Amino acid sequence: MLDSVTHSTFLPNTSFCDPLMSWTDLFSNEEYYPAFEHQTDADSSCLKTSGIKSQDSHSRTGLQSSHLWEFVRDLLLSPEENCGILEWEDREQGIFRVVKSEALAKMWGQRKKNDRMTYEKLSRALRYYYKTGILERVDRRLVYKFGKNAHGWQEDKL
DNA sequence: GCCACTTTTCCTGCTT
DNA sequence: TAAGCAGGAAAAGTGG
Repeated sequence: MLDSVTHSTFLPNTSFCDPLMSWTDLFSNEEYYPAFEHQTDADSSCLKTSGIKSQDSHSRTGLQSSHLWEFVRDLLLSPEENCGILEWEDREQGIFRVVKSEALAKMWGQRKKNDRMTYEKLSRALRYYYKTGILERVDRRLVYKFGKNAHGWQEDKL
């Protein structure tokens, strides 16, 4: 697995030179993301903003191949954009909580252009990370912890 | 085309 | 009862 953090993440000034439709266009297109109509105004604007900013922080590879845990990590590192969908429980230990599970799933579904994404499926994908050490199990509902193989979430290692 | 890897989908059973 | 979690199984998508 390539280290997408090293190569492409946290480069806020990175230009997005791609012939594909921009995220700004993408998220302002109601036909493209009809799921937004079910969001509250606050959540909807948050999701749109997060989508744009999230893309800004990734290279083009992020659009198609960014990993779920990196998406979650980036959301956690941008609290002003996740609108309370995720929040840190213990920043130093990498423990975080999913506050708005449906909104998180919807956001991930938008990233992957999959409007059938649910938190049930998203959480299944997150559980696979236990095997690889990217996430560690926390015996509390909606609470996860970054594992030894996760990187880029620690403040002093950004 | 094959392979490895990641993610999605569906499922059952259990816990909160 | 609903929501969430655990994990098996199979399949799809992607990149090398």
